[in-house]
Amino acid sequence: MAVTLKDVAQRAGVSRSAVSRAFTDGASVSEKMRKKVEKAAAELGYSPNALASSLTTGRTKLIGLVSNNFHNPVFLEVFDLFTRGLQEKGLRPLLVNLTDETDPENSVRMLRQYSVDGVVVASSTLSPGFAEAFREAGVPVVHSFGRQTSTPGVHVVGIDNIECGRMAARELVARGYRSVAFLGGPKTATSTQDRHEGFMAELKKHPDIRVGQSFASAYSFEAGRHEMQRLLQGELAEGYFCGDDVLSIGVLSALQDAGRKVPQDVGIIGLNDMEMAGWQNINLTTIRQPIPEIILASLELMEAMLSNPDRHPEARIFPCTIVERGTLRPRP
Amino acid sequence: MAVTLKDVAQRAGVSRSAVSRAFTDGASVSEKMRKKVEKAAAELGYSPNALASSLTTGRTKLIGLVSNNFHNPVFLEVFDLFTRGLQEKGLRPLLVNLTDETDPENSVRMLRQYSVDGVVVASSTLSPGFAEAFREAGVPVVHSFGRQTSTPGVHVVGIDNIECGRMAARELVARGYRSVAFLGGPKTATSTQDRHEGFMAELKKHPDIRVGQSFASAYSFEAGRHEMQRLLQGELAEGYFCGDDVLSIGVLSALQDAGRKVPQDVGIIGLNDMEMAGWQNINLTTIRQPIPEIILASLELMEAMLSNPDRHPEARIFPCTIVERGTLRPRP
DNA sequence: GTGCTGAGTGAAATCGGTTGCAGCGTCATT
DNA sequence: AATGACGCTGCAACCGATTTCACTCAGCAC
Repeated sequence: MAVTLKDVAQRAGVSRSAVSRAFTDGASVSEKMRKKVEKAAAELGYSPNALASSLTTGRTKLIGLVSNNFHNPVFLEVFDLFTRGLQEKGLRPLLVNLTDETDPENSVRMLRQYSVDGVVVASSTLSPGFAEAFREAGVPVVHSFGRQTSTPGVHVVGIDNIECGRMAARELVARGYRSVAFLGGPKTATSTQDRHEGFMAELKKHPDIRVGQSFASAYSFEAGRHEMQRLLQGELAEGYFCGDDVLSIGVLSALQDAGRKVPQDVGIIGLNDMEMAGWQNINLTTIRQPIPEIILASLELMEAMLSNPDRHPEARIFPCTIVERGTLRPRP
Repeated sequence: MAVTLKDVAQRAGVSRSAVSRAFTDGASVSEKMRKKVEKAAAELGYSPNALASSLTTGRTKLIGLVSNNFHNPVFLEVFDLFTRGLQEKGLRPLLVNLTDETDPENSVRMLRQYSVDGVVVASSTLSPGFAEAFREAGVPVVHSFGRQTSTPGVHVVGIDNIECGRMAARELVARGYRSVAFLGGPKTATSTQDRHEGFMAELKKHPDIRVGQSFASAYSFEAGRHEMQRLLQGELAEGYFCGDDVLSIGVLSALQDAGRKVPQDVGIIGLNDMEMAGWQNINLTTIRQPIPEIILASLELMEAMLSNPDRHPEARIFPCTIVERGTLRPRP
């Protein structure tokens, strides 16, 4: 069915090696030969089998793109940027949707079976151990949106979540909120843990301010909405730092339903600055996570590892900034 | 580096064929042999190279997942369902992000180079010709969210967009709107064309009702918002059927900014019923497109084609229903 | 004319598997 | 005891490419 190297060689009346060389640039072929081969190939509609060649070259140009965030709209932006970036570099994303049911072990094995050249783990909720499993399996890996450590086992690109927690706390304090709370994502997520830690640490400096905490079950609209509905049964804080933007939007929705005015009755600050945060009917004040930069850096590191797999792991941490919109009251 | 069939064979003291057979079920191997091989394999940490085996078997279990909708949040749901569904069937999604710059020809060739077993085209904005290019290349293909035709060249799964247009028109009329308009997505999208056609056809029955039309540049928040801002400079219709939900949300945002009340001043009905449409701060009345069913059917057809590539192409069209929320005034 | 260089080519081995075929031992049947 | 059937195994060819190596042949210097 499919036309192969051999067919082209026969048609052109040359050896198979010649055809192979004509299709790999940098190979030693005369211009005449190349033309001849290209002609035959065009006539037959030949294009080389990437998988067969990967057998000998050891490269597939396949990159595993692993994530478990298929309910947070910000990840559509993430996937868009990753896939486009990979494609531009001639790499192909093999997408893995890591659900609660799927065994992480399994996906490691699966991706090895397909001999991916590398793996990008795009998630702020996975344990560092997951990404490291790939490294142990000898697969270059970059953990995007991962937790920074001073001695990373794998490449990590992301933000300083602890500092973001502090930042949110400082902002709430500066705006005169006297009782504040952290409304985080799932407790198991490293991003939640770190944001929480930073938030609390900063507020230690202000013993006069009341501080609360609670956690939603996921980084999702529903989880945020549900958690705020629960909180509404008791006494609310004046200002909330929410785990991320989509959580914030869920929270806003619950507040709106309950007739609470934002920012008059309750202040909200999110994190991410996803596209939707700027939509005028949401208009969320938030901490901007520089997603395009993070992804660019991740791809850069990935490419670097492909040429030098023994590269020493590093952490690239990007600064975040506050984007002021309409869900926090103005500074006094 | 990697441990191969040969290594396992040596370690177990058997032939390479024996090892291969031990790993393919249905093969003729004794229980004793299988145990022996499995033991050796476990000791060495062997797992078979899927790509090498694909060379002889002709199957890669790779499925191209092609889309150009990376700015419409509903597609995160779509990707989630597709990837999970494929994974459950033991298939791997090779994701292709079709941007304006990428040459469609190119992605066809690329996916052939990786010998994908099949391709799912998930888009309502691509021309039918695109999906057909795969069929011509001998690759099983399903076009999800594609245009239905009575004699489809490829499998198509989706909705009857013409009927949806009629449905929206009927609904607006029934609610007493006297001047209505279609605010579509990009004109080049078949879904836009069909929804437009149905909408107009139905309104032909009501010559007393004023009807307008305009088109946004994309199915995205910004495009919807921008188009409504433009319309706001003239006289608005009373009721709009918007190309899809995300467009509707952009429209709502522009209306809100302009101080127009929905549904009092202007009525909006969308299409899709994406998760966000139900968020309380959006609360969009819309036509529900049964996305999970469409994806399930797409996967089912794909699987069917894998076992029988010559299967006659069919169109599976699902009915849509109106989901009433808060952006249309009540029936009189 | 000889020797050397270097570019271009093809034969053959190789990558990691699968599979048709032949050979083997075992067992039941006659 | 001979026969046949059957289950299991290994050999070797093959899938579609790449790459090493040896070889040829110009071109050039001497």
